This record gives sequence, structure tokens and C-alpha cells, in this order.
Amino acid sequence: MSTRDRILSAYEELLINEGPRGATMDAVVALAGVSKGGLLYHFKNKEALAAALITRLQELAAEDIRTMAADPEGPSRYLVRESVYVGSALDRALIGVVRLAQASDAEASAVLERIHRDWMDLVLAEVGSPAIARAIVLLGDGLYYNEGLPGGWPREKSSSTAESVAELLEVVEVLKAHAASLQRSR
Amino acid sequence: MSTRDRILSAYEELLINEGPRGATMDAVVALAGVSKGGLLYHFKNKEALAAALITRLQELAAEDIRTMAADPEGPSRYLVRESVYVGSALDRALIGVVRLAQASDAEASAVLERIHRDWMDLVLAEVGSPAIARAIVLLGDGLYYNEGLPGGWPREKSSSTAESVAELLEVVEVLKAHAASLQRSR
DNA sequence: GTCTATATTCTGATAGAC
DNA sequence: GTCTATCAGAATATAGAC
Repeated sequence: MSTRDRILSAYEELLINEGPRGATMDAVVALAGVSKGGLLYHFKNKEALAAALITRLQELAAEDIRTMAADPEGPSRYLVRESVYVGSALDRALIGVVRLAQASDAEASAVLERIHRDWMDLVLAEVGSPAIARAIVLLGDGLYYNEGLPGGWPREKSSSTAESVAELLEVVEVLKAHAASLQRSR
Repeated sequence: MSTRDRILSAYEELLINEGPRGATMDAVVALAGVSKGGLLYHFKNKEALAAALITRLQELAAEDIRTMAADPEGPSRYLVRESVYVGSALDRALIGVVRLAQASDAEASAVLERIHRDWMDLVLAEVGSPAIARAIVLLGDGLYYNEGLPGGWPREKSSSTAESVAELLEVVEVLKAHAASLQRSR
């Protein structure tokens, strides 16, 4: 792993665990094990650090969306299955960029919006009904925030992840069945 | 409105729009139109400012939960109806405290967790099925983040709020009907 | 490519006048 | 109750040595 990647991952890690407030250049430097000058050789300022993380997210998300489109269980189930935070490279980049967006980074918001719309488009193409598609995507959003943000929305203590996801996938089936019946009755 | 309340609301406003990063004492002072000394008379340090906002949220949330329990359409529909951000005093305090929690404020997280559990308890008592209750609360969470965070998760451009909420309430009915059928088949 | 040293600006907080 | 003046420490960024 290159020094550049190590620095970027340290920044990501700090965004996730400490928030934008804690992701100072000093903290990044300490975690990545380089000096301040070393950091500034690779990223000329803090903005460049944020831009690089956003680029990393775009690349990972593009790949994920292709996987979602090709998933044998369909995009809806894929979305809900994968919305539980497991600490994948995509999860980490996504939450890091969400933190940036929360700190009013316009570029971060724009990228998140594009990813979100891609999800919505795939789910809509599968289920047909915009209302049901919206509900499924919102379910994924809620799950993501519930599970994924340390210190964000509190996690359900009950959720022994695996089985609670199975339950939610059942709910997704109920919604898909309803969407299908809407299709037939048109 | 007292000076104290004006200061606290300025802090809340900055948390929402600029994030914890931007909610500096200087910024609060500028927005509230008082001097730094004036602020520090009412709140002896920044921690006191955060604690006061959390207290404000607790009071507003306690009242809201009583309203939710007594709503004629039931807690589930109330939750989804009210989860769309409309800028009420509760909405604002809630998002402000979410921002604090994201900045690793333990007290903020604890209060959010209690509110969240109260919602879950009411919805569960109404629908009977934990899985369906969880889905409904997650739907509210997703909605809240989608609509409520400026620069957070992007808002659907399609959502002409009123009708998209009506659609989601339809989805809630589908879920409630399914929960009821689960109850009967036990 | 990476480091040290330093300049500059911002943030939170104190002391005391009015 | 509210203000001005001021400070210590942290954060970003620059310059230049190795």
C-alpha cells in the first residue's frame, strides 16, 4: 500500500471515528505515521484530501452498482443485504463522504446524490412501483444510518445482525409482492 | 424570546447548517448578535451549550411521544407522517443533537437512543410483529435523513412532499396488514 | 519523498470595565 | 447582563533542509 493510500485511509478512518472535527491534519499525520510535510507532498491542502476520498468513493460505488444490477436475488434484496455496515472498503468510503457532506461539502453531497439515484433507478426497474421502490431505498437508508454511524443514530441492541437482516428481507418480499399485484391490476 | 434562548437557537441553527465544525462560539456570537462575554454569561463553556440543547430536545421529544401515543391514526402513521422534515422546533432540536452525536457526544447519543426506543415501543405495541415494527421505524429513519439533513443524504427531487408522504403511508398500511395476517396465523 | 521549523489564523476561555 | 481586551493552544499552511 502506497504512502498516499495510507494517508487517505487514515483520513477516512478519522472521519468515521472522530468526525470531520477530529480529522485534523495533525491527527491524519499521527495515524498514518508520516510527517506533516510528507502529507502535504501528496495532498497540497485539506481540500485535496477530501477530493481524493470522494474520488475513491466514486470508483468503489461504480463497481458496486454494477454488482447490484447483476445480483441473482435482484437489486432490492442486494441493497438491503448490503446496507448493513460490515466495514467493507465501500462502506468506509461511503460513511467518510457522508461525514464530509454533513460538514457542508457540496461536492460530497453531489456524489452521494448520484449514487442514491442509481440505487433508486435499479430498484424501480425491478419493482415497477415508485412508491414501493422509494420505501425499499428508504429502508436501506434507515438501516445504513442505524447500523453504520458510530455515535449517529443508536443501534438496536437486539439486532444480532444476520437474523435481523433476514427479517428485513422478508419485509422486502412483502413489498415486492404488493408491487407485483399493483402491476397486475393496472 | 430571552437572550439565552436566542443564543441556544443560534447554536442549533449552526449545528444544522454548518455542522459541529462550523458551530464555533464566534459563529454563535455573530448569529445571535451578542458578544462573547454575553454568551459566556449564559453558558459557561461550549459543553454547557451542548447540554442545554440536549435538554431542549428531551422536553420537546417527551411531548411529541405523548402526542404520538394518542394519535387517532396510530403511532406508525404518525411516525412516518412526522418524519418528513418540516422545520418544527422538535425537528430542529433533533437534527442539532444528531449532529452532536455524530461528533461523538455520548450524552447526545444516549438521548437519541431513548427517543428511538420509545418510537419502536409504540410502533411494536401497535403492529405486534417486531420485524414489521422495525421496518416501519427504519422507514422513518431513512425518511428523516433523506429529507432532513441539508447536505446529508440527498433529497429526492421528485418528492413533492405531500403526495410522496401519502404514498409512503400506503406502504405503511401494506405492512400493517401483513403484520395483522401474521398475528392471525399464530 | 519526506522531514523540521515557523508563520498565520482560528477557537475557546479569562478578567475586568460598564 | 452585556461588553472589550487579551491570551494560550490548536489547526492550516509555507519554506526550505536532507
